[in-house]
Amino acid sequence: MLSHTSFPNILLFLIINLSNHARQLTRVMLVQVALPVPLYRVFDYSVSTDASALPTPVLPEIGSRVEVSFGRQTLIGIVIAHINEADSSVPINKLKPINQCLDDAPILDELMLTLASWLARYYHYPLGDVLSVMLPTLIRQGKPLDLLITHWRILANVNDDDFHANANKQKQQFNMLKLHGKHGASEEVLLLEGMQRSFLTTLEDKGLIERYIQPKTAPKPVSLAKMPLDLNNEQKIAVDAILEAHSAGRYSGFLLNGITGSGKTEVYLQAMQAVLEAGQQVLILVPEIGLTPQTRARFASRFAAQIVLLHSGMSNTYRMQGWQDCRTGHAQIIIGTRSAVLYPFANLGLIIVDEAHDASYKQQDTLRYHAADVALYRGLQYRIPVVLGTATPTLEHLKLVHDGKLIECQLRTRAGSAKLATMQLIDARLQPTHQQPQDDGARYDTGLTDKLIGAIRQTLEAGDQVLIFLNRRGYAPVLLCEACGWQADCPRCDAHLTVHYSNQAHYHSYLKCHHCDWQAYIPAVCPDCGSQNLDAKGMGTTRLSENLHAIFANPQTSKNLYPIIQIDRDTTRRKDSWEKIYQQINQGKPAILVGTQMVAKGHHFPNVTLVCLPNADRGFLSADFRSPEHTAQLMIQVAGRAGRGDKVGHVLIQTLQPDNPLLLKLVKDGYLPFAQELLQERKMMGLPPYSHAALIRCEGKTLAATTQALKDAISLLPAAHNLAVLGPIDAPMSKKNSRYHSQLLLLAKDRNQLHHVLNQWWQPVLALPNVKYLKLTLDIDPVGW
DNA sequence: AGCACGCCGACT
DNA sequence: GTCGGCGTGCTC
Repeated sequence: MLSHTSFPNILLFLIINLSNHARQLTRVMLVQVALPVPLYRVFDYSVSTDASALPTPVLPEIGSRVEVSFGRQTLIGIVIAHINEADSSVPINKLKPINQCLDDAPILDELMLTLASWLARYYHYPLGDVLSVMLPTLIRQGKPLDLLITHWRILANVNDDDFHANANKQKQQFNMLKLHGKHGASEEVLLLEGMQRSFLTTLEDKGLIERYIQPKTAPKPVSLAKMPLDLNNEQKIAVDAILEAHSAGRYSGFLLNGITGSGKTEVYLQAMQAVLEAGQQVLILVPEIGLTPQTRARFASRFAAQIVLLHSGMSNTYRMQGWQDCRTGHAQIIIGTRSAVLYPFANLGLIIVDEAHDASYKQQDTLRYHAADVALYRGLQYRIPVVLGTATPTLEHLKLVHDGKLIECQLRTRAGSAKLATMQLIDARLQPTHQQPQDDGARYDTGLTDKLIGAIRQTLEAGDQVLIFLNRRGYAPVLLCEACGWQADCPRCDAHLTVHYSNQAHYHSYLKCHHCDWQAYIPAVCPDCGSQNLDAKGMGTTRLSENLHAIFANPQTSKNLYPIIQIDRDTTRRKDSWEKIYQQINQGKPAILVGTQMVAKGHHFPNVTLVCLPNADRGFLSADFRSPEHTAQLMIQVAGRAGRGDKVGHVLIQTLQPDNPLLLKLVKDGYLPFAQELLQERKMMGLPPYSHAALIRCEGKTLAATTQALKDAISLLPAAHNLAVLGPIDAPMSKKNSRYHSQLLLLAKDRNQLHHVLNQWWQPVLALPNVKYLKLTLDIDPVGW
């Protein structure tokens, strides 16, 4: 490569002009454009030869945006190739000229275009649609790249006297800005600090502050804000391995398998440090759980660096800004959810996928990519290390370790003095579940064995907190008529309505479908037989919380001895409610936390020493062969909440199947041996990851139509396809929102063979006559079916 | 996916 | 006589 230093400017100028000249001589005046339409093809356009339109027709660069007329509409597409007239499948007189070129330099480099075409091929998705998914909305809409960033600063001669005596909020906001000195700060930074846009404009109107535009300057080299911690031996091995690959400029995939609290973050931080010091960017992927601000704080306290956050719920402008910052290299640390793996990077040096087992890394609606898989692909592209960190690796990732495609680094010891939590089963068949007397003398089942209640009481009395994990929100999952067996079902889905019911306020009671937004009043009598004997069956978090209130109330005053804190989507929906709950928990006073899977992910509860799973083992019974894996991951993640710091944690699993060999394996030997056993099972059955899956889903107005369409699809399969074809079968919960779903699973021993079949089969399937009344989707490497 | 064209039913 | 239903066909 030519460098600017080794050539005088005039020579460089000549070289550039010569190459432009050469391009014109070769008469490459056609461009191939990918357009945002669901068509598996690209379209050729000519570049305007109308000399009056422009001084010289400029050929849009590969990777830049062009506006073209397409049919009767005007679209923005990406130039993916320059071609000769002879290479076009369309006669020259049928070609339209491009309307205009929107960029004078590529917005996507060669690696990004390669990524796009790999995604299109691997996930069998139209290239134009892939590019749409990859680009932020504003870029897709053709907005210019050099977006102006608003900065705010105080005006020089303003002081506190300029405010009304009671304009406290204005004064406070003004002082926040004042802290940034005479250059102020960007609006982005100010809003993050809690500044409100309305106050900025108010203060501007009053002539107290002003906005201005500051061109972005190259970021300063990253420096340490805090000293690194000492690493233990296992951590050191991991960091060294990652950095060895990094300094060799080599791709390497790592599975960083560390139990909760084993110091994965410190491994990330120290690997990052070397990469950042080498002037490269680090991408950190996190699950979609609203934890990005906490994650940011963790990295910001270690590094003085430009950190960019990318998550859902950011405005289009922020998103575009972040995209640009990644592309230009202005961003040094990028923390983002799934879609961040599709961003362009100027100088990427390391990718970290935190909680790599998390299902939110798989996109479910459009282009169904898996962010961890894409991360590995990009690592290969950029020749950089990729670290998948988790306490509960997926079977897919363990298989990659077996095959030598991922390097496993284990962290077996908890940092500091912390001990690993103990796990114990409670046989709910022998232990009578606790009967709570009611006002009328009847007794009802609390869903908790006396043994479990005893352990909870003991923990609370020792001054610690208890976490009870119950993966069902609401009061009860079913409303049943004891007389005739009628159950309250959703009219739109194959699902029971959940009872939402409150002892405190009966008028808040209602039935609700958790799969669509259907709601109904609780009937006074059974709609089938008229019986008044309607009963809520089963246990949801609300009911369990109420039961706990009753169990742990002071018998004299019937007041609560301990706060019982319910943590689920219903109680944390409002904007700051989770923040408030979290603060209450962090006061550290004895309390019982009742939570759904929300509590399994990321949050730290340092004072919890007992974790109870009253019926988390149901997943081991499920028909879905992936259920044990997911259930175990969830159980281990929840268990990881117990006993941080210097307190020993206990995990009690209440089960009706204490002899279940898988459950026993998990409890006795831990997650990894359990997972190895599952892996053996999969191997014997020829199921993923020992085969490669494609799932075809069909959605329509009737099951007959969706099933028939899949049968038609099967008949189109090439003769010697050599795949295992499972189905068509009714999808789990085949009726959802009044739409019916069938599915077909294709399994191949060999990945290439699967793609080979799909390449010739999928497009004819989409062209089947009945398919236009249906929605067909193809999911490569599906999860959760 | 859009967005046309196109050919049949209920309205001023 | 037209307005408008959505079937079907194409987009460089």
